[in-house]
Amino acid sequence: MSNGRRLTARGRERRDELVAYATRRFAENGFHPTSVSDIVDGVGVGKGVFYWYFPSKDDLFLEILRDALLDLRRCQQAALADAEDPLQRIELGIRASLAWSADHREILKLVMFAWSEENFASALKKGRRVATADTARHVQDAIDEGLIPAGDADALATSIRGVTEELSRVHLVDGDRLDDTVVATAVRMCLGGLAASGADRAEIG
Amino acid sequence: MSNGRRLTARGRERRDELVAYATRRFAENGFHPTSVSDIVDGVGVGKGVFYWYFPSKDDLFLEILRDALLDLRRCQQAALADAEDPLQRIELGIRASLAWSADHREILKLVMFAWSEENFASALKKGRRVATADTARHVQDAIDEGLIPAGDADALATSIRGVTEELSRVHLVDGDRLDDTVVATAVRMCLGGLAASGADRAEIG
DNA sequence: CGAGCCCTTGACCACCCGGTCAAGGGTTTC
DNA sequence: GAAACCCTTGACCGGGTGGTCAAGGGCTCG
Repeated sequence: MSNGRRLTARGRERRDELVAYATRRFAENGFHPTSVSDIVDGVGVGKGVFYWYFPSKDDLFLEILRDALLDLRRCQQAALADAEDPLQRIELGIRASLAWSADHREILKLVMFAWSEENFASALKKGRRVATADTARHVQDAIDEGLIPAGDADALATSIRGVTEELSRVHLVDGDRLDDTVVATAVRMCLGGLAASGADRAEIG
Repeated sequence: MSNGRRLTARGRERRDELVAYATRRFAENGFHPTSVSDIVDGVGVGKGVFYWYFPSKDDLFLEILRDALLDLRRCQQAALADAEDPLQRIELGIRASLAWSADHREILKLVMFAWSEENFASALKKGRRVATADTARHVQDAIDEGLIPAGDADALATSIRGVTEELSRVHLVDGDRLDDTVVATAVRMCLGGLAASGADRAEIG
């Protein structure tokens, strides 16, 4: 149980070491194919060490997941703290998300996996609700200030996440760079989509 | 080995039954937590039946995945066959994707999982390259015809898929409906994003 | 110095997994 | 009718799984 236990400096180091190695292996190999024995062998310790720091393999995974979502959110909020214009905040949020993903590419795969099993997916859903609400607030602000046409702020926020995450996935999962073109495309799609009214497509048909 | 084997009508039925049941269980429970025994027990047959029709559990999963990607593509192409305007084709493709996802919600989870393990992910990547190319061609057409500003057609196509998939995920995985508002939002974001030039955000800052 | 706690070890456990296979029932075919 | 093939059964296998635990090392205090 990692809950109430007091850790020495050495203990904290060992724990971090396990988290880091497990994260890497989970991302490379998948969660289930990576056994607890793989992890402790990789770190070079006995199996009991794992269960000294974590109640179970599932709990470790949940911890990795929750910490990641938390850290991403912190980065986003820090990035847009100074901007006052809602659309500028959205753009800064997008850029922060992409930068964070580039620095934590392993996490992308873990998140994909987490969707596929209920006990992990529920943690994700909670995180997503929060993230969507964050963005949706700025979208609604932009609507209220007359900067963009009205619309479903939640669905718009979800779309924005869809763009940033899919671009991250495609360009980062295989080790590619996330170059400026891609970032510019993300911004173009999101801000352009927000700026459009649903009626625009009447022009097309 | 399902390869060269000749199946009677009864055989084909049994095989389909296994595929259908396995798909459902994989989506509900996850791939690894669903054992071959679970599947054959659920269908009410002996274990040997499974290995009569499929060489392995992994192969079954790959088959489900590939068939799904193929079917989705067929639906998309059928949907946009009549339209000539590139942007109209894109819109029809988006609507077809959303409709297909609504009719195959289990697949969404399987795809998420598939990303997390290399042997499955590689099948996905191949499918995605094709899907991206399909969309990117219409995007490029629209650029060439002067309907939208220039840009990275591949990244734009990827963004479109990001929007449609994320909206599908959020609104379908938990059994919600995919109502018209959401579809309209998807179309607004995608066509609006395409219509925007990257320079638009200069207005904002 | 010794008490007490943090940390580590690795053999061990019960369980279940994917996959095999010899045997036999049903259908089809000639 | 019988040969040939499709399909089904379920006991069985080797091996790996997540998790436990008694035992002990070593650091940190009083």
